[in-house]
Amino acid sequence: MVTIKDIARESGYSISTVSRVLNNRSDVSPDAKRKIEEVVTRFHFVPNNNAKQLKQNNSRTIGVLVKGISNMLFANIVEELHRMIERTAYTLNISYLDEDADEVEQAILLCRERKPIGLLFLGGNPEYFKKGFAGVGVPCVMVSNRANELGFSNLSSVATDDVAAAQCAVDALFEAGHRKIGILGGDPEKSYTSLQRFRGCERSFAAHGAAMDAGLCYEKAHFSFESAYRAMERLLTRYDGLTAVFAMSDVMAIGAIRALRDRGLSVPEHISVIGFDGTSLAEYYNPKLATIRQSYQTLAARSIEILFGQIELKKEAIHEIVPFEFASGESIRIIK
Amino acid sequence: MVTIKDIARESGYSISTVSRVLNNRSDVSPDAKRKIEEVVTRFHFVPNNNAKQLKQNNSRTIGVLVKGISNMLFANIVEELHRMIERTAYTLNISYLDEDADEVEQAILLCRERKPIGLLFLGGNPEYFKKGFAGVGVPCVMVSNRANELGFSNLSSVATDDVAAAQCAVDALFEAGHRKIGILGGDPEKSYTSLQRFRGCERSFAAHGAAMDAGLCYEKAHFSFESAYRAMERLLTRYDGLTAVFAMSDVMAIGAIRALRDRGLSVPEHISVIGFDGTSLAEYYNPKLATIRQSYQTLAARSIEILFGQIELKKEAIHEIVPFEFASGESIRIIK
DNA sequence: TTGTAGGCGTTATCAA
DNA sequence: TTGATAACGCCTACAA
Repeated sequence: MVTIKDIARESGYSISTVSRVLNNRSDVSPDAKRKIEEVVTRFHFVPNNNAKQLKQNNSRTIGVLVKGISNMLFANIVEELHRMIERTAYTLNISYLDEDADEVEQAILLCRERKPIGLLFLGGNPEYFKKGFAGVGVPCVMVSNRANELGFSNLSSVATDDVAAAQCAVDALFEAGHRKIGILGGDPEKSYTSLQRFRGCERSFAAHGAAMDAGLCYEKAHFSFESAYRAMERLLTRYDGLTAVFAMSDVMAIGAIRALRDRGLSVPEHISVIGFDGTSLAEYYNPKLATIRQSYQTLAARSIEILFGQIELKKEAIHEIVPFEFASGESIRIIK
Repeated sequence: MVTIKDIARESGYSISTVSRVLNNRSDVSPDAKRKIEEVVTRFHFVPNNNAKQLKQNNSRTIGVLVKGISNMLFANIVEELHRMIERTAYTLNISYLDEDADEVEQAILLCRERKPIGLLFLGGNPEYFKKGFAGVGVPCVMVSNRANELGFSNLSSVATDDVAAAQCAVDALFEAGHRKIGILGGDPEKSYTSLQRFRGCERSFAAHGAAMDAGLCYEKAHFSFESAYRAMERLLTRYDGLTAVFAMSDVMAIGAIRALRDRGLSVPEHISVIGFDGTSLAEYYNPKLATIRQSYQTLAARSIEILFGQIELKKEAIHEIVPFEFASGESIRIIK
């Protein structure tokens, strides 16, 4: 392995001068710079990151904690983050967590082990934050969840207004004439996102003078095809006369639609379905899925910008709401 | 920041003894072990990875180079790798590359910067390997491509027989009575996988006494919804009387189906479609997509096993073929 | 069973 | 503008 020492020896300069060239500092003669650079390329020398980071005690790494491995929106955001970060000096360190895992505990571990300069939470449970976030020292951004009420000075957030967005989704069903509406979502006690969307549903029901009996209409599932498939089956057995379903993610909606079709029910002829997230999947699905479109590009871009703002410009934590959009699709039938 | 020194001071033992406990070595008295562990947990001490890796000059990191960010099969494999690795002492370092990027060049960079103990290539172009792989010193596994002909002693492979699998896919179309068959795939000059599947198509055509005019029936696309959508449009304009399409990935197939539907053509009534990969997407799509199922679990599991075999057991490079399966779906119509 | 000391590859301080 | 040299936190002979 070729080290800075070899470059020093080969170029006739000292280690320090080589180090200066490598970090392009100004106090080096053009001559030295040229010569050293020549040797560096000739030897294909690349600095040892471990040594560098050990010395500087910072890592140019941004930790990303992703809750829920089948979450397409998160997958899209991660892709986008990759794209944005790849031509910079930073690296992403991505950890995938179970939907119900304690992301704050993981974050603390990650910080000690990898010394990231900042953290991005894709999904997160405020309960865990209240309990343990004080132990996280670096700037963080919670993506797709609001964190303003938590009041941590190093925790920003970029989120969709889940209450309003879910309400908008269910409104669309009511407005199409549906009254017997089922809901597929995460466990509101464990997933804050699900809780918020649940509240949005309640508001929509109330606004349309309907009673929302969660025991009847709400079915818990994980954010995956399979889990939603099974949840839809349970809902179907239980809820007589059901005409429409709101699924709290596109992946869930698609799992549900397959369950319906397997029972001989088609969408939207027999049952209308609306999803959530607005991933490209929704657009390419058959029928084109009605959904709430969150802009993953905006979510990704803003979260990085805010994080860098906190890290480099020492800005304060901010809490941003990213607008959502209703995408009509073809999966809702207007009845009556 | 709490270091091993603090633990030593606090516990009354020396740094080495603490280090021994941390690496649970046997030559420590139970007493020391107990005491030191108590201090470790009390101080929430976690070793500094940079220092550790600098010293050991190995990183317990497995580098993963993923070619093509929209490739669902790769996404599934990556998920699976995560799942398998998370409870071990190893970490994954994943880099996403463009479909046409030089993965070997990236691999060399990655090795110098991160010192992975091994590398997994998800997709790869043999040309790049011939050119530069000699510069990669660590054990590697090429996943989903054969690498036996390359003859590198540190390069294994786990792959589907792409020629046979593609042939099987096109055979299914011929056997359903189709003769005017279009093909959507990557650029055979840049993507080895695409080239192999292209050859499989040729064989199928030949076996059914049909001439395969690539200029007419083959349309290039990237492995994404959008790109396949546009490719399908081009194919449709050019190929009169087309009745079936083989797409070299499920994502492509779905992009194509949307393009067909947007032109008022339905699947399989007007045009039959078969995909490739057998991701869960295919199963949940409407219509359920006929496809070639590659077992991403097997691919992931075997690639890790083989890699560890090479790393820890110093085994030789091996080249494995993982069986594929035809999944019939609902997207092929039998004509005549 | 435990401790001492040297070194991993780099950066940074200080002196030349 | 350059060069010695001391850290960074950890592991590991080797010695006790």
